[in-house]
Amino acid sequence: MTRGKIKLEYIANDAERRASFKKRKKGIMNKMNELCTLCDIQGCIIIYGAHEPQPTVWPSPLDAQQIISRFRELPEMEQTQRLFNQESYMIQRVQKSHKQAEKFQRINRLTDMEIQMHQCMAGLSSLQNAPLNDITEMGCLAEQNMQDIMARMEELEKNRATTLQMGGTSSSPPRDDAAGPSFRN
Amino acid sequence: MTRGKIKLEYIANDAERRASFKKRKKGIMNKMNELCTLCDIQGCIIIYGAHEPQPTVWPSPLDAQQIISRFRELPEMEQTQRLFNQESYMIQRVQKSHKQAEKFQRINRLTDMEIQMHQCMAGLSSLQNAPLNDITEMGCLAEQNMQDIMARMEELEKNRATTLQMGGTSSSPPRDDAAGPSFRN
DNA sequence: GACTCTATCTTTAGCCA
DNA sequence: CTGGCTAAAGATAGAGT
Repeated sequence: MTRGKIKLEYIANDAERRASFKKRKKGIMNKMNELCTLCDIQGCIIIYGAHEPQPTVWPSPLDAQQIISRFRELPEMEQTQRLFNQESYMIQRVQKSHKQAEKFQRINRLTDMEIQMHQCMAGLSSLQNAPLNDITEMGCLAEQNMQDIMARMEELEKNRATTLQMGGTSSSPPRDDAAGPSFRN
Repeated sequence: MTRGKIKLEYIANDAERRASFKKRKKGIMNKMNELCTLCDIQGCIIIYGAHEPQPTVWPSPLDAQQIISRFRELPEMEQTQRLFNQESYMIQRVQKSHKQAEKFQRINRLTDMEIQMHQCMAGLSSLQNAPLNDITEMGCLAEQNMQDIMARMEELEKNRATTLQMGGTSSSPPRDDAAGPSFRN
């Protein structure tokens, strides 16, 4: 009958909804494939069907992971802003963690380390997604940050050792930059 | 002219490609919106435009994060498999990199570091997405890996210093496990 | 470039085997 | 359910502004 048009609202009928879902999911995946082929861009789709145990993922779970990593570690221009936000979030988390932390000093070190990792990954995010040929250039750009981060790593490691020995005197004065090395714009 | 149909291949013309990208991105987002409305399912899209600093995300970066978390918390078997694949990919990349690497030793160190970061992040991924209350448990689970990774970090750092001084004798014998600590299943 | 305007192609609701 | 069909609705390539 009225073939083609439907109202944009939840399809109550179960069979009908399933059928529509299947067709449209296929349609979207196809569109995404076209988009990525035509424009050579990165993108991914994750769709959880109502009764499907596993999500449908495009282009593949593995590739999606990569793209998601990039998403989580945040792109360039606004990276400073967003990094800052993410740092704030992480710092908040650490502080919160420290509140209940007398019991969990080892956990706190893990969380600190987590921040270092985040910063490092953010600095490397461009590297990750770059073709190998571009690594040369980007590596040079990143190396400065790398050294900063390695320095911080050493410091953290020292603190770790010191704390474990419970004899910490003053081997490594804390930097005023509490968030660790930041990526300046 | 032939309005409407095109070949499914990369659009060389820049302006044309940009225009197409914009239209199609909008189209996909709309489709996804319809799908989720009609069938009441969860899904997300992340699209990185070639020249756009920020990805376009549906339904929103925040919601996407949640869906991604769910994606990352897939059943153990799958996750292990996936993790393993990602490691393989990274290892391949490093080997490739080393082939053309006499010139780029410093770059290679960066790439090695990249793997450490990846593995560390992978090991911590559950931590990242877990509510604070869960950190205790997961921290304990992760700590074993953490120590492995820290050891590798130290080793890498030693190598770095040694190489920079150009006086490397044999301070740290390389491990036969070239990929560093792996996450066993 | 970005927007608008169609002709044309693609998707898909509804139906049926 | 799975797959095919067809016509209406929707998406969009190309051209004009």
